[in-house]
Amino acid sequence: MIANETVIQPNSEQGRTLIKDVHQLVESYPRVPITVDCVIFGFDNNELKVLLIRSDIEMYKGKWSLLGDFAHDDEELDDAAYRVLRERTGMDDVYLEQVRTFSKPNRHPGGRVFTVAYCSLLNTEHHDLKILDNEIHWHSVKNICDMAFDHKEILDVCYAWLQKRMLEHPLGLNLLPEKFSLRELQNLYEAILDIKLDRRNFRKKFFSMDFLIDTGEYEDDVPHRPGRLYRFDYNKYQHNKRRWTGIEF
Amino acid sequence: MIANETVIQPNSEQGRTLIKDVHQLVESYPRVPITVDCVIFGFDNNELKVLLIRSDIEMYKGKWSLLGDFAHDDEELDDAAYRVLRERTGMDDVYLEQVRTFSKPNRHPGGRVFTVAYCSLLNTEHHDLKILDNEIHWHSVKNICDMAFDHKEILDVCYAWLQKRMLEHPLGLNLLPEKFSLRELQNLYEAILDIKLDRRNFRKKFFSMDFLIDTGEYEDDVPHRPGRLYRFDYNKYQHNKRRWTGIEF
DNA sequence: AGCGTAATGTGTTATTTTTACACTCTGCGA
DNA sequence: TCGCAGAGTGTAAAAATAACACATTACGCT
Repeated sequence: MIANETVIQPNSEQGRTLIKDVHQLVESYPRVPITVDCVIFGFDNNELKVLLIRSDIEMYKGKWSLLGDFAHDDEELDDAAYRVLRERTGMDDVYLEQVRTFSKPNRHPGGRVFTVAYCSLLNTEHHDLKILDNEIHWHSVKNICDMAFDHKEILDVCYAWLQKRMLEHPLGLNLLPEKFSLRELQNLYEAILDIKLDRRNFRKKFFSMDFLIDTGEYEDDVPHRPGRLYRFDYNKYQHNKRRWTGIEF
Repeated sequence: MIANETVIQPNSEQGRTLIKDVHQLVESYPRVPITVDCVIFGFDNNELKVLLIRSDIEMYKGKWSLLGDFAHDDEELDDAAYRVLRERTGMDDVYLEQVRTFSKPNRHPGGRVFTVAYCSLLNTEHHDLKILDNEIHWHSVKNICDMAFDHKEILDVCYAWLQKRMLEHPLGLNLLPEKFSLRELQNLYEAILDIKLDRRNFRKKFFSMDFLIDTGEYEDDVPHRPGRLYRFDYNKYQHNKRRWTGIEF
């Protein structure tokens, strides 16, 4: 850190100046309001959804907004993101990961505000939205425009992040109920990655990864032959480290 | 955003309250000092290096520190990172990418400071370190301990990030001189990923990716048969998009 | 000049992984 | 009981990866 002149103390022993008063040092730094914005993905009706509210900012009237809040005093960013999630959805044992910090000077009309984007994946069946303020709802990820602030950009970055992450980590299982059919799983991958996959090869792939537990149960309420229901085996999942598989780009 | 009570204005038209004064809203947010810390990797002597200085904080006397600075007023984080890079190395046309924001409440002894970590990769041959303040030097990435603040954790995260990113993107070329031999390239990959690779397969792989230009020139100053020198073809590189290659974890 | 050394450069085969592809089975609902 | 819609299954071809050995070239030393 480059020190403010006022806090440099000479230190003859070292032949250079050392900063003694770290509090004074930090006092000399400019401060910035920090928010977290949560991109909360869900999967419903074979579509990837994201949880949005109506902006409560007059100048963004009618536009959609991510769920966010400023970081409280002495609050760690992860905690702030979990708090937003809890306050809005009632859940706190969900997948959550920091994606990126956005800092464009004019991204917030009220002045300079940095925001840290978090991605969260949760199962829309596991809970109802308790609080329905600001028209909170699951919005189809396709065809979203006209968002408040730079939230469209944040959403795009998080969606791209999700697509990439899905290929290296079975994140998607967080979006499904505890028991799921292979068809549901494939639908999920197809929807998020926006591709078509061969059904047989998809099954082979997942079975070979060997972390699906056959529950012995079957789907219900489907107007055709029910599929088997599987469960994710968190234990076995750990054993699947990969070697250098070559560079991919 | 959850609004502070004082800035909520009733809006009967909508049946809910809208925030009119966004500046007042932002004023109500707590503010946090923000720094950037640059993890500047280089490659020299077949070893991955990182640019470090001695901490100028008295309580961290003797410990190593990443290159960082607070974000100036109205400065975007990317710009701050480039500035740090420029001030310390004289270069600004280098690879730089944001990695993650660190926000643990006690990560800075002087109070709450968030830091945004950036990774940078540059060729140690391309420039000398102009300013040699604070014992700035290239430090071998292995065997670093006793760093100031949480800089060891930041370094570890950035190193892991680099290893992962290397597999999906030819980042490594930023660490090499403009013209390089395949042996140098392989040494780079072996050093960063900490693995041994088959020389023939490595060549085959890179040639098949088809973005190495044979300069026709040869190594110099090697005590054995000189290897050919190649150059990276930025144009051809764009054409190598990949399809769904399956999930890897 | 010649020889040892050390790293360059190259091709083939076996193995594994990925892709492509079609028919039977089962349960539901009409 | 018949039609429908999706479940369930295997094989063969193609592609990618892994393993592996020997001739070549320049340097440096004697």
